[in-house]
Amino acid sequence: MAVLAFEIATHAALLRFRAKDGIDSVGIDFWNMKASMKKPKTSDMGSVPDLRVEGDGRPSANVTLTDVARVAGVSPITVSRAINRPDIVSSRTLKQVTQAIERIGYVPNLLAGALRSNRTRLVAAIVPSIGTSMFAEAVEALSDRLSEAGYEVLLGLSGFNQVHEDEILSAALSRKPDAIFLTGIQHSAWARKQLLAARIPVVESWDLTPSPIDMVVGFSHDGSGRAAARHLLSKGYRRFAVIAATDHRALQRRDGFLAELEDQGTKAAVILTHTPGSLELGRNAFAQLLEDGIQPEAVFCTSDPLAQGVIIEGQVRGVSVPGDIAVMGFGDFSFAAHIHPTLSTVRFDRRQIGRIAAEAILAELNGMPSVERIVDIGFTVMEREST
Amino acid sequence: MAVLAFEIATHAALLRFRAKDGIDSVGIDFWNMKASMKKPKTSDMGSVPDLRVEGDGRPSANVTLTDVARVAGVSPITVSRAINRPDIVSSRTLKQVTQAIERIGYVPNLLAGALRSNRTRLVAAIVPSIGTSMFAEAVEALSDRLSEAGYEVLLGLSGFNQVHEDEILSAALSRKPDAIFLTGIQHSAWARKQLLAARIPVVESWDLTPSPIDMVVGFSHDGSGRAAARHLLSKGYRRFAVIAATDHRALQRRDGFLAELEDQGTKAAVILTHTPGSLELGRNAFAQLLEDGIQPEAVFCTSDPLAQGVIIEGQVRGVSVPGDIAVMGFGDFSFAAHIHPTLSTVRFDRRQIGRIAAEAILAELNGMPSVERIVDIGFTVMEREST
DNA sequence: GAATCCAATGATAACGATATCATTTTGTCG
DNA sequence: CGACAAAATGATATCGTTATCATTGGATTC
Repeated sequence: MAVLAFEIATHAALLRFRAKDGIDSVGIDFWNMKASMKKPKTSDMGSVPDLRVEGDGRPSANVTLTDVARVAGVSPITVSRAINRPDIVSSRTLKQVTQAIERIGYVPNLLAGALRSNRTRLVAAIVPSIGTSMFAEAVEALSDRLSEAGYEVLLGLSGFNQVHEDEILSAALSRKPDAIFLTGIQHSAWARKQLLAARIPVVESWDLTPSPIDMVVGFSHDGSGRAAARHLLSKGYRRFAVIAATDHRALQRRDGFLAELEDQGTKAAVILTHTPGSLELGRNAFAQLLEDGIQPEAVFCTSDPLAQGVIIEGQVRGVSVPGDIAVMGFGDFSFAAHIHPTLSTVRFDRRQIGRIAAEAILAELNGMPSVERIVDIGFTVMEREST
Repeated sequence: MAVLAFEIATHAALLRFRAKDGIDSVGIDFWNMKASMKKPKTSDMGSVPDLRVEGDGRPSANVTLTDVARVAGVSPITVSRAINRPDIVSSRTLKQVTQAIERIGYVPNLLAGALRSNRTRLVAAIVPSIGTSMFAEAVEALSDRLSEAGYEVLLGLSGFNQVHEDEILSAALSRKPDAIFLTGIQHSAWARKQLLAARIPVVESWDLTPSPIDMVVGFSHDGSGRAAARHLLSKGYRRFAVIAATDHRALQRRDGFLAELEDQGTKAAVILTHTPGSLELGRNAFAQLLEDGIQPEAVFCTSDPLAQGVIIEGQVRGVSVPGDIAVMGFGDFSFAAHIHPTLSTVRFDRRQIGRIAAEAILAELNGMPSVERIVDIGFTVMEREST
């Protein structure tokens, strides 16, 4: 915990500086500040020396840490310390530096510091998309936790496309992130090689594997498909259909579902649609199912929006849920518990994936790697009205 | 366009290198490549000097551009050119460099380049949240376009909280992004000052203002609220209610709606709920409305999820839409056209906000700033079954 | 064949911070 | 009060690139 406290010092300190403005200026050697600068004629406080005032004509050079040092009358390294480790600087010096920063409007250049220290405080998050809450919530949780600790998230969107993932990864690695968050466990050989060569914490997510590149946080899609099947079987349904998106994980859920049925000597009609699953696609798929003359007692959809589509298409066609047909979704999206009928689904905690990934990354970066390289966040079947 | 082509050279070039592997090997020294990998007996060109082979025990130092230069037998600056401006390097040199990069597994350090060149190829995007598709889609469109041009997105989540926005902004600016994408037009005085001082393109979004910090891409929330009111009035409804989230923009839509009604001599009951609006909150709000004995003919919700909640709560309570009550949403979320009844709403193109912002940023960074500092993307009333 | 130009390459310094080691100041204790 | 440890500060070198200016060599021109 002590370590974490230090982590946030950089930004926190600067923000504090801002807050303090005007307050608590306890008579510090203002004369001193400019004395070193040029000719200290009038010895009143604070005639800003050679300050490139914003708004002047010329393209004002950047205000650097060295400028702050000059104004504060200390060495650059002391300014660096005042910003990053305020606890090891005398309070008098800290005050001078603080005021100097405020006065000349210094904004630290993390680029330079990162180059020298080899720590960027940047974590790359590569996900297929954030257009649906599926991955977005995990990224949000990741970002929230990391930003508390003074890290930022570099966002990479791969669009469910492995070639693109490699490109995004390449771009991300060039920025030397301190860690990487990835979606899925299927990565190109090239990607794996690059990730290993980068020698940084890597968290794969959403899925499980006995051999992660580094760490993995996820759950079993095969298992959740099976659990869905068991739930429906236990409710007495015997004729099944599956509406599945075509991404890797949705197909795994479908396969798990089918495998469990097969273990019980049953089968299911399968309709494939696109990724990401949506209400519209669910409606279309269900319509097709009905028009194909398939009359299942229960439909398992690889995501909640698809299931919602089935329910709505049913409403429109006079097929009642669960009266005529049971519907089960996956994901426990925020609407699932509140639509009508409420949707039975398989719940897993998207935000937890991001949170745990963040914690694992932070732990690793603080030199206290967690023992768990493989974290199974599990899932729960949520029985609701639709089944 | 030519300029843009250059922009993507960095990553594109590297990826091409990889793609070429094995294929289209135009009589290049393959033997050479692996010969030198281990025992460099033969003194043919490029016997790799002091190469830290990945996988050795010691914490291998980074492979730098200088290492590539040594292996390729050229100067570092030539390697830099081969990567960034392959067109101005001889094809022979390019090939050598390409192979050297491939051979020693060089990953460029954008940090160092950015520090020197003062161009990070980073764009910070600061939005309240990506948990709902509202902002996520805009960010996605922004990221997609920017990544085509060789830029990456630094994600900042402010959580609908201005203090937090300042912190996030501070952190983002320290990374010296080449441009910034912001949500909304309300920013603290400190934020405005910092943004101006940064002297980079700034795009505010989702809203309009005659005096943007730099550029603004959005539409009128007051106007869309008014348009919703006009639509409902034109359909003959006369008793209204509004269910509104409490963020700034939702309240503006509410106010626009009420103002238009007032112009027509009408009023509306208002129920406030939370931000972001959700199906659940919509249900609750509508339930409260009914329990309060309010019996409007039409309800305007400041977002589609709220409206969907109203429809569902209606279903459950036997209040039919639009038979007993008309419902209008806002945003034209992807489900709006596909629920039952289909949802009348005010449509605006979230992705277009991101796209236009990206184009504006790229234009500005390429020294060809667009004349338009204020882009109104407009909105459209979508009349569907629910009204 | 000399003059000229352009394409290709190189040498050097610099971007702005921090790691490392060195030094000065302050505080403590007998 | 002097000795010594601890706290505070400083000097210097360096991270890995690219900006800038300089140089080379071959092609083009008349």
